[in-house]
Amino acid sequence: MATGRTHRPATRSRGIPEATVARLPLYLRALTALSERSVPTVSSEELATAAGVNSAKLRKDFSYLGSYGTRGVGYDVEYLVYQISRELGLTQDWPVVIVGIGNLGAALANYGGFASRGFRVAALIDADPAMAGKPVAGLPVRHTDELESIITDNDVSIGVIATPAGAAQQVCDRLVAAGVTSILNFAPTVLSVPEGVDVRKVDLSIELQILAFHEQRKAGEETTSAQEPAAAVQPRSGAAVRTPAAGRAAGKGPDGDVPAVMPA
Amino acid sequence: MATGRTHRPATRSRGIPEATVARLPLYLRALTALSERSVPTVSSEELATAAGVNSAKLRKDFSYLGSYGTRGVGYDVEYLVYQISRELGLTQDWPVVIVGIGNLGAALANYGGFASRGFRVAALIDADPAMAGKPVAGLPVRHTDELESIITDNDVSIGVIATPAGAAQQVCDRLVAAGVTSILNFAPTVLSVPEGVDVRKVDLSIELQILAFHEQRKAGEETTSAQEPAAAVQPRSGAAVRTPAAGRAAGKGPDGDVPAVMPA
DNA sequence: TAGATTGTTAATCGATTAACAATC
DNA sequence: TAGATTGTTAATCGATTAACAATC
Repeated sequence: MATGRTHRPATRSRGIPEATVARLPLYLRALTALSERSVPTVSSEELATAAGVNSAKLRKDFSYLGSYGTRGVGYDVEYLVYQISRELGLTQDWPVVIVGIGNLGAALANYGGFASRGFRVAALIDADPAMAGKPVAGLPVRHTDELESIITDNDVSIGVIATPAGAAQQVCDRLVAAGVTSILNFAPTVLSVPEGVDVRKVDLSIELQILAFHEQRKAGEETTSAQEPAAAVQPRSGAAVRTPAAGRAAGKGPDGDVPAVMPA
Repeated sequence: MATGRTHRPATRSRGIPEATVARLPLYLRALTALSERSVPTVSSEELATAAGVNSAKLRKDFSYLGSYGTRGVGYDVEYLVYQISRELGLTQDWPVVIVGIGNLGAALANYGGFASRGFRVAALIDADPAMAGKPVAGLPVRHTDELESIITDNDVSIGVIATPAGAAQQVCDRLVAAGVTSILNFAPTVLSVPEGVDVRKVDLSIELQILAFHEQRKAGEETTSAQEPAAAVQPRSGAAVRTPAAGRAAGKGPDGDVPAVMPA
């Protein structure tokens, strides 16, 4: 029972660091914009600024791909677009399925950024029989019953899960059993997948919580950190210390946003 | 002209590492699930499994918060829920605005995970006059003209941008000018913000591209990496090397998904 | 007490960055 | 050639992990 990992330990084969892989799409996007403006070459400094990183990092990243620049000149935009696309595997077509066609699933289906990068939405799948046949983003929604045949018939290896949290693991299991080996998970749950299956997760709530942390620090600085936790006080006791705030934060409300935890 | 950074250099004040901060919401979610099942205590091993990390990392993370566990026993679930909530700033209310009420914006507005964690959707804002007044997730959509007054009146410090890429920077500028200091950006653009403003970004396409990279490697391994880039060959030349694939990958299509790049 | 589990140490690993020699 | 800019080195920094003493 392998626990869902967000990314692989490290990319051993020919060894491009994971951090570098995660930035390649940023470079690609900036380069694509330059390409559309017919800019022929770009320096590491310019491209780094456009991508929001510093130039040393960019050059180091590119050094893992090969020597694609020209000293004294910079990088050929079109050539680099191709090299990065190839490295990312975007020069081939990736059929994907989206499971769970609620608000988010529909948003994903309509998202234009997929098609232009080699991702083709092979099917939209939902468990609600009332949804079946309804067109979303120009595609008829298919029922979950067809999941396995859709995967097989279209050689789908990438699945997107946009279901409620409660259904995510089950959907994941079916996707994996049918042959999917990469999963992008929008459900707020930790997915368990077998070895060899990659899971990446996007969690809207987590991102906001991280922002809230920093926001709180900012507010604290203004007032010279008056309500600092006071780490020295050590408010330990033993039994359950429950406060009104804890009750709220525990989210007893109708959330439906809780992973199916299974402690050993 | 500060380039948009995804996260701060490091959290100096009282020094909780950024990597730890990013995991606190995972722990909180797992703990909330345990709390709902009325589990009184949990060991680092159990909680780590539920959160999808290893126990050494979890204990190290918690050590930055203080000594909240009991040796030989584990952690009190309710107490830890409260401590982490407080550390993340979730024991207070954070009014947020969502700008751009398309598919994605509507999905975010309907997302249940916000309210239960101290985030309150203060307003939904869209530039389309036809949307104004329409109810989405129980709230009437407000027009962009009202953006500044909404921010001020509701003391909003966190903004969510779900507009098309082309509008994102402008919306960002207005949010910041009106007093927002944390931004969650769903538009596929690098945002420029002044010092002191935090930007986190969620990019659906980037996540898929990272998956494609690993997926390609998997496929390559099966066939003993027959189509490996051949780093030794160095296919350098100088002028624009354009291939059919590069043209496609450059995304000349009707994408609308390109950041407004501004090279120095 | 004996068993269990935390909190911390220290070693290791990976990522970032500045600086500069190589070279177009 | 002189100027510009890459590709790489080496130092630094931050994150992860295993191991275990402290202690409930």
